[in-house]
Amino acid sequence: MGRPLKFDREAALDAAMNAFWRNGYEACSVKALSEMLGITRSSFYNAFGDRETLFREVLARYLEHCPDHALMQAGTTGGVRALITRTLREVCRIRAADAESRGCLAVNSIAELAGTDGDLAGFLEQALLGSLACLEQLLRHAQDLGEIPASADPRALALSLKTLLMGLNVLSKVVRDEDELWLAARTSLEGLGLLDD
Amino acid sequence: MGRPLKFDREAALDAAMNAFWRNGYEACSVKALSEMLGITRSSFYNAFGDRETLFREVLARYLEHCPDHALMQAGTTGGVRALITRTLREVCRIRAADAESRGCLAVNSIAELAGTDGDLAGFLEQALLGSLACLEQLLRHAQDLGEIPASADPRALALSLKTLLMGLNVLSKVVRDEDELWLAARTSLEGLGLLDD
DNA sequence: CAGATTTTGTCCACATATGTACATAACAAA
DNA sequence: TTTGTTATGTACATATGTGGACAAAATCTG
Repeated sequence: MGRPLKFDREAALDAAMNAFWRNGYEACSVKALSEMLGITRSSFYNAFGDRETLFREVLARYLEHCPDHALMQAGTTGGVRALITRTLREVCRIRAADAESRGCLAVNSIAELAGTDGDLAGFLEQALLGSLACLEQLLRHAQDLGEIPASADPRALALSLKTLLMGLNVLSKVVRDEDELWLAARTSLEGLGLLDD
Repeated sequence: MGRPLKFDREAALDAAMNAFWRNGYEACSVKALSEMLGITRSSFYNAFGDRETLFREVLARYLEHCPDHALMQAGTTGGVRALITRTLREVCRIRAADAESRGCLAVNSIAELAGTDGDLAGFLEQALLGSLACLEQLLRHAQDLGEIPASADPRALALSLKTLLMGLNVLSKVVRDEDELWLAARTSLEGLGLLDD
């Protein structure tokens, strides 16, 4: 009940996501976002609370569609190394295919905001630590399956893999060739014993 | 000749560097920087041209003191792998010791600005590509010295090492423990065959 | 001291930015 | 149609932000 929204909320979230992704969090003012969405600031505050709340919603949305999201899900059909290899391959493909060189919204946001005193900083940091724990769990599972040696350190591998993922996403903003991105990823994965060839 | 500057230009550059480092480029307005430096905007424009010009100056200054700067210099005493290992070790130490979790100014700036249409984007991208070429050269040198196998691909290793460095700098904004950072770095380096133990 | 040079402070004009207040508009249900 | 509910547009108050204009101040040189 009540007066219906004049605009499509889902489409607005996507538009806001693209804006944050392209320009970063601080560079997107409420005024700019509102104009981009074709609504007044009044409607913006009404619909989304404030900029930070919107950003959290947008980020949660992004993480669902992020290419490395597959690594964070519990169920794994097929081997873990195959999953990792496939996912990294996909990251390279998607980042190189992005004509706007936006990289990864989550990584960009951490680089921009982590270490700040705002609330968003803690939120982003927790997200990273969470994904790190997921990776460690995944690698422990791979160890149980005998895919990686029992002597390996899952924590060390998780840290290395996360570092690789983040580095690759930053690199992709400048190195625009998919083959070169994959060369970086493949070489690193192989060194870690996580490549499935 | 002419009226002398009221403030210490070197100290001002350092202060500006810290501001950009902590808060990012866009978050530092000329007004904020001027107040931080204790001068009027008028003096700011007079002394530094504009914000972008100042930032370039600050970035050049930063790159000189950056922990991984050692990898970009031509002359190498001792082995290349030893240099790489020592440098990465130092990156972990310095990033963990930074109470403000600022990470690396150059990496932060690339994450924030690369892909943008501004002039700074191209500047930062060229800096990254330049350091990539330096690394490739260094690794080629290591190959000549027989430190790494002749079968290795210097380009692939350079891409991987740069990815590692950037990923590590991002990671360090959230993972604050030096031992964990080094665990990530050491594991990756070892996999690449670049660790000197 | 007079003239040249450079910095500095102040003022202006205008745009952006945030968040709130409130009347009005649009819809659903009784 | 009346009532309840939510969205919208306008206005307000206040702060921040950019960049230029210009006179006054501080120094060096002749």
